[in-house]
Amino acid sequence: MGANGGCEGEGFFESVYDVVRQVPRGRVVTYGQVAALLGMPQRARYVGFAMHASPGMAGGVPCHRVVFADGRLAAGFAFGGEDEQRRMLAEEGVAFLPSGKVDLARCRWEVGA
DNA sequence: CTTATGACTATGA
DNA sequence: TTCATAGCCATAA
Repeated sequence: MGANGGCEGEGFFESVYDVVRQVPRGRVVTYGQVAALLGMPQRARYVGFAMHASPGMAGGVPCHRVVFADGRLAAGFAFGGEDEQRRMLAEEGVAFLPSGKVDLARCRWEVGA
């Protein structure tokens, strides 16, 4: 990067992966929360973009633990649909609501927890 | 400068 | 409840 100097862009993605990587099993985080931890509460969209570009579990980034602010999952962009995603989370011990959403009230992970 | 787009979020009908 | 719209900010054309 020397001559380039613009390697900070990668830092953003790396930071996102680093945060998601810290999410323990049976816990989830929202896009906005990850963005807030990075100091950019308004850039939740970029967090999602980072997930899209993330290596996934192969890179140690459990993107399936990243959900919407209402506990919903990304449909059509994740591993095979919300249904498959929901099953994976349930396997990890994540609690779900009757509506099919993640129980953020119980499974929301945060720094220091 | 204006538009368009985006794994988002909040609000209103 | 779901759907639609607006707001958010960065980047590109």
